[in-house]
Amino acid sequence: MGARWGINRTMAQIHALLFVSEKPLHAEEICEVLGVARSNVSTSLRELQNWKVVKIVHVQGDRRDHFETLKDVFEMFRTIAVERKRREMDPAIVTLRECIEEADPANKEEAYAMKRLEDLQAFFQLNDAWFEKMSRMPAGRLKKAMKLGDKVFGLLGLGGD
Amino acid sequence: MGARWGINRTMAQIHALLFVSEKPLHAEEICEVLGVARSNVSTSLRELQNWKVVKIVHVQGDRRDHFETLKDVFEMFRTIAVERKRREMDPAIVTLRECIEEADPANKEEAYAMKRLEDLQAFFQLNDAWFEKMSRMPAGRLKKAMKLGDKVFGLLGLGGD
DNA sequence: AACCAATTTCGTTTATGACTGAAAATTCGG
DNA sequence: CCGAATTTTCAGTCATAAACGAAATTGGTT
Repeated sequence: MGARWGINRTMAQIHALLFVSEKPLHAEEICEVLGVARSNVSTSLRELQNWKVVKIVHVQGDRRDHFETLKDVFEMFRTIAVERKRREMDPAIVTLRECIEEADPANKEEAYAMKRLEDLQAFFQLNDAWFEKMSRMPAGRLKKAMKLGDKVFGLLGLGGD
Repeated sequence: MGARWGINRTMAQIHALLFVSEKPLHAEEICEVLGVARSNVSTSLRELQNWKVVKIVHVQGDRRDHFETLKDVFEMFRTIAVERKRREMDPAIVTLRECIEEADPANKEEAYAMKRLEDLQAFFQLNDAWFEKMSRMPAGRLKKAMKLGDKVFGLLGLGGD
């Protein structure tokens, strides 16, 4: 799955390995298991730490850094979602605003394009608000809300179409 | 933004161009505006049609195919979400099931890994159910629900954490 | 301070996938 | 059924990003 997203193979493999591993692993172990270069592991681990899904752990009586992932699936996806939003949505929103500001409303074609971009912007802003609330919700509550699925939809359905 | 996702530059450019264009365009026009090869435009247009975000339109007295996008932003994102789920999530779910079936519960390490995979599977299934409901909801109602944002969250918040 | 294990950096190689342009196929008017 | 216009296919080229491995760096130990 990782490969389909912006994430490269090694990163995805390391993340998966740590996810299913009971104890934290050090870089050398990861190399052996996955058969990739030591340096590649090093780079990927750092990147996974930037994504905040991998943490360093120190093991008593071992100088080497050991690594582990978030084990809670909800937390994991939430973390990834927050990070993706920050990297992908936020810059897009800025660019979108710039485009709208640049457009000349006197020019007929541009006026139309501007309208489309404003629609897009409105959608993004709505989403932004939702996302903000969702990501602040404690994982436990979110989990419950999802499990209640049908009831929530019942409520949402009330307003007619 | 497109580039960050699994979508290549040309496809993203064409889609964006059609999105801000008031009238449907034919392939030749797209070539000129974007400065890419005719064949590239052809391929990308077909791919966009596979994604169901671009449609062929016939213009009176012109043999050439003309193209336009979904103009409603909600519909557009919904369509993309459905398609992404089909291409990315569904196969992942199948693979996940296979992995779980293959695991040997007698082996201690594998038993642990299996537990992690089952967690993941449970999460996917929950998501699946939500997504199913969300994507069936008419766009108008979805839009309203999103605009009601705070009230919906009020309701969701009731259950304690 | 000098050594050694562990880690990171960086220039190069390799792999992947986007893009091109010529040739083939299709479509439709006459 | 021919021929012009249009679209698609495909083999080759090019661009980008991943992966490697040697060399440099770091950090802790004696």
